[in-house]
Amino acid sequence: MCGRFNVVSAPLTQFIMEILDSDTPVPHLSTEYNIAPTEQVQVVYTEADRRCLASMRWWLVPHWAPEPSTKYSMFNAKSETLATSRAFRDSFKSRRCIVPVSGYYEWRTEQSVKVPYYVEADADKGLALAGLWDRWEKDERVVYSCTIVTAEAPQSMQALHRRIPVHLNRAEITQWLAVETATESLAALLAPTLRVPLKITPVSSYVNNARHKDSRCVEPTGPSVRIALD
DNA sequence: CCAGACGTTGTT
DNA sequence: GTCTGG
DNA sequence: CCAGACGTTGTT
DNA sequence: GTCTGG
Repeated sequence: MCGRFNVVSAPLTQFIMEILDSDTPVPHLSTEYNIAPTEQVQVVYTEADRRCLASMRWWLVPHWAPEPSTKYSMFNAKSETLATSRAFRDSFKSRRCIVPVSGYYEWRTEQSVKVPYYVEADADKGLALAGLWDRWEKDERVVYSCTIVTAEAPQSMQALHRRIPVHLNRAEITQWLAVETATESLAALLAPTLRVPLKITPVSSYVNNARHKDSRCVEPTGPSVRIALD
């Protein structure tokens, strides 16, 4: 799954520029080493046929929710049920987005101890994670929020975790963000195939505490492993 | 009909 | 055990 | 995702 | 808002 990630300003800003329209102003991004669910995150979405960057709350609040709440686990969305889930299907049809990250963390239980790993792109400045967004409004309050789509891990990543966020390559970003793309044709993007080469590094359990926000979160504790395309 | 859910992962 | 906060 | 709280009354 | 369960 994906419950914690990272934004390192300079390289990620470059990555975001590459996936935004060329005439869109340079976004300002601050470096965040340990972003947790319910925090504000930067999201690329389509508005009036243009790719925009906006700040959204990482925990989807459906437009019909009586109040923003964390009663239900809404920071990830299972790819298998996006089309039928009452909470996600409207967003799946017309409000897909990209959550650009420098890398994300996964925990693996080893001898009953949870060990964090940092996952990043092996040949790029960032990762484009598939997401959904929604807009909630009541009285004077407006909340834009998002969730990250998860899928079964490809064979090459099963050793790390059974489920991972959906990584999109450049062509897939275009498909995912296009409002006119029929959801049926997105099945290939949600399949358990690795289409972005990755580098995985064990890191300090310092990252476990979501209050720890400095670079010690990505301090390696062992050698990296590279994972090639399927 | 009304009331209540609407979600994810992992684990024993 | 389960919910809230980050 | 993980960590940490989970409670009440009255007071400096 | 919309579906499921009773």
